[in-house]
Amino acid sequence: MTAPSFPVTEIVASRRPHRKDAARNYDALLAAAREAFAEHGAEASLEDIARRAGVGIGTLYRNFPTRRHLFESVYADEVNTLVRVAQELADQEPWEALTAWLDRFAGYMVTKRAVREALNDESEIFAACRDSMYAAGGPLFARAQEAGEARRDMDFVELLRMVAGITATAFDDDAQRDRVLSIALDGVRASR
Amino acid sequence: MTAPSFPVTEIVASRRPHRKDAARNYDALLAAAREAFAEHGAEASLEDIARRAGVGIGTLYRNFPTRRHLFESVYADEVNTLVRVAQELADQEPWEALTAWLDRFAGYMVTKRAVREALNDESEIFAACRDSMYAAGGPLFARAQEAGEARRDMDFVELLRMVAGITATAFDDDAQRDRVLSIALDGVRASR
DNA sequence: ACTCTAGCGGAGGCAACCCTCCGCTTCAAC
DNA sequence: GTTGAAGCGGAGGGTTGCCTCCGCTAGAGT
Repeated sequence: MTAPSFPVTEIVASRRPHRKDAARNYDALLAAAREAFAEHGAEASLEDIARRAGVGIGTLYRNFPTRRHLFESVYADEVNTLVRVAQELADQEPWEALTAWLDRFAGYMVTKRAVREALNDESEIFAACRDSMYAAGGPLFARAQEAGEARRDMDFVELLRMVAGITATAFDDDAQRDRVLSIALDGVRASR
Repeated sequence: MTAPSFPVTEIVASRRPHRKDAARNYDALLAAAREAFAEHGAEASLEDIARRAGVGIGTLYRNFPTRRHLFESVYADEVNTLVRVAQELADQEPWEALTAWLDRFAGYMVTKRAVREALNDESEIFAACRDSMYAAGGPLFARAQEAGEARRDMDFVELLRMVAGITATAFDDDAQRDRVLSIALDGVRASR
């Protein structure tokens, strides 16, 4: 397997400040935001996020001038991780690599509830994230298709939307969610 | 008592008033609410709903004392329709009947975005709706399983959640949504 | 240690929404 | 037609969230 070392272009939606206390606050805000977005979707209250992070509302606005900036930062973080994971999976078997990546996609996208909207959003950062994600996962899917493992009458965008939709749904537990996801993925396998 | 028609127990979440003007307002509110819930999810603004219906906010509250009453009424309406549809499909082929019903489920549930939560809600009306829906669609699924068309290692609740999840996602158009849905349903087919 | 500036918190003005309450309107029964 | 009650609309008080602004704090460079 040729390990394709194409450059990892990190997407950055806002700059982490230099000063120590400021950097700490920045991180706390991102973590709090991730949590809040996961819980309440993209409409989560900004004041609540500041409260969770233990900082004033002013600090939130200084780091992230708009709700969109904040959300994009959380989202970009997760996309960057997924890009990295895709590279690590490059030497696995085609179908296993694809499902493993989709699993990470499903599990890591903490902003679940909001991702569905983000997948269709038109802003610059979101577009960059989308491209980045397609560039990362798309080849895994193409490889599975070429190996005759995945059906050809489906494109990668559709696959991601399918997984995102199922993942965003409430299940009794993770095991149930995984079972349903794997059933749906059975439909993605090429029929021989 | 002639055999064929078993009783359709209609679920009623709130009473339609007798007076003519009042009944008109009631209907307008339900229609506006269906629209607003479809657009903004279960958190849609009640004042906006009253505005859309062209009635005062007071009228909304008189008919539906709480947000939940209103949402339940819209939801119950749709469930009742799905129950009726299931009965009409009773004489189709097993797999076709099942997919046709799921299609209606996917398409008719205008409250899409909110259904996922409703499927897990514990309130009395929601529980009744859930039971009603399982009673309607469950047999279709069981029949498909017995005919060897649907896999047996899945239950009806999981199937509904899968469909609801995919349906709630944003797609480019209905055709794309249907394609993805049918791919996922391929995974539900029994492997021979 | 000193300074000076980046960074901080939160008060406060504004808007949206929730829900109640009550004086006015309109239906329908007689 | 009359009339009583059911129904109506929306003002208004409370709450929550958005975002700005500014006097204070504390880190970083010297």
